[in-house]
Amino acid sequence: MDAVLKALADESRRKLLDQLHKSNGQTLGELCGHLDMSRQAVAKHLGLLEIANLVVVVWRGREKLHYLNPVPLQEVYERWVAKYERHRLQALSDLKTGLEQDKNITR
Amino acid sequence: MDAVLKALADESRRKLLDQLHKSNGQTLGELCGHLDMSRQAVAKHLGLLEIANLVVVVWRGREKLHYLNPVPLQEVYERWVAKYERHRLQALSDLKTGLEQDKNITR
DNA sequence: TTTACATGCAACCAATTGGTTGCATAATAC
DNA sequence: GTATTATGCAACCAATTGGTTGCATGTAAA
Repeated sequence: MDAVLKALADESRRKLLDQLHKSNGQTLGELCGHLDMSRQAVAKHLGLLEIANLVVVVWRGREKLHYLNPVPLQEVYERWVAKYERHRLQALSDLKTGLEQDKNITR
Repeated sequence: MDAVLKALADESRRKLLDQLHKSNGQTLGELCGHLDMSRQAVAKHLGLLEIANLVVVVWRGREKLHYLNPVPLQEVYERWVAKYERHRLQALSDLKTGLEQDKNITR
């Protein structure tokens, strides 16, 4: 989970995910074409995405094909969106109460 | 969006969010109690959460109350989960096809 | 009206991160 | 078989990050 959120924290890695979203199964070379940095830099980013299990690779001869794996995103959703969404209205209510208390005191 | 994902990338900041989820509207001093670091370090983390708009603050006298704002999480969901979820089965299918192609070639 | 409390600001430091370059290896094309 | 292509590995570097400490400021309590 930590690896997934850290992987998503970088703009270049998010671009790579979007690139694979547009066209799944691209090689390292193809993915390099979309980013303005060296092949090795792109490979490092892809390495982090692999560690986070957001990207799965398949070797075809000397080519490394990269595929999206959206499952970890689903886990992020459950842990960091759904859980908080359930209490969404409550949170806004808490804030409102806080504001009102503030008003009473500073009056 | 970038600020939100970067804010979520750090374990300490995620702990702070969970802490506020348990008990909304805590002061800086209270939040410090849960993390093993200096008050200033916690304040910095909260500053990033504020910039990401995940936390909203209300001043009550000399105390700074911190409230959760789950809205940015919802935006993360729409941009980075729902969008990918829609093509989830397709992505798995792409991967399977890739594996089969690989098999045919290496055979 | 002192004293204590809650917080902010800023300088500094070590570790991590995002990038580079150079060289090595394995698969395909000629 | 030789050249070319696709990738990996490792050392290195600058910028960012996560943390510290010291001091300043404003609010509340004695």
